[in-house]
Amino acid sequence: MMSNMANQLVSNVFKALAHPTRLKIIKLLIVGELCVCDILPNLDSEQSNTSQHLTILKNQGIVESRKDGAKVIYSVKNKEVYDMIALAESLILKQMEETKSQLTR
Amino acid sequence: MMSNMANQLVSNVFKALAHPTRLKIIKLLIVGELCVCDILPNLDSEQSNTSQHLTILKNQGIVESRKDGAKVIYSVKNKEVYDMIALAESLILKQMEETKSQLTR
DNA sequence: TTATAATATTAGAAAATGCTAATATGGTTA
DNA sequence: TAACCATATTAGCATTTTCTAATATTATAA
Repeated sequence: MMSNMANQLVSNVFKALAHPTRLKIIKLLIVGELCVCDILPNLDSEQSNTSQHLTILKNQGIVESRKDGAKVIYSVKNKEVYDMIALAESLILKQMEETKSQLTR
Repeated sequence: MMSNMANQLVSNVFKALAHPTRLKIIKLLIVGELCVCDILPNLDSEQSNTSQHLTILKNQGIVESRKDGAKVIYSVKNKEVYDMIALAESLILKQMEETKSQLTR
């Protein structure tokens, strides 16, 4: 069985995914690579705040970046995150179905 | 594409999973049902704190509970969480492999 | 070189989360 | 009923996270 320290690591990954803005960034990156300048206009976050969110995602190995002149280009490093998000969404859908059927009963 | 409000819901699910104690609880529940009295001795959390963690998991539809006399029996409601955790663990393993190969280079 | 563009970093305030200790509730047993 | 289990709830403090505003850094263009 995985140790306590492993649970700490796993919880850090979930923590990185546990923010609407960071989820939005990940979803934007489904197209492939994007520079920060292309991510920014799609969010309602300050530039500095967005940069902080990108750092958090990068620290958890969810995204990676490379430089292209003055620009920095981000991409999703571990595609598993999309599966994780899909599972979370399906879990939510299930709950909604359940709530719905309780309402109409 | 999923809306902003959906990202809020998804982030709530990730937030519920983003705690070592809650992950441990979920892993204990892999055997099926457990009463709080059987969960407690496996954690190093206060009773009241454990109860709070269980409430958080329940609010996100991750676990459910039923009463059996004075006892309350919890179980994992949505098995998807185990897949989510497995994905997170595999993501961490990948990173460790990568770090390792960088060290030995 | 100076100005400008793109991004990152920092400090500190505000908000959210987590924990403990005390108390409440609900069911059981003597 | 009274005492006792098992669990939940509450209040308040401690810690962590988030955000903003200001500043720093680095690369390019004028």
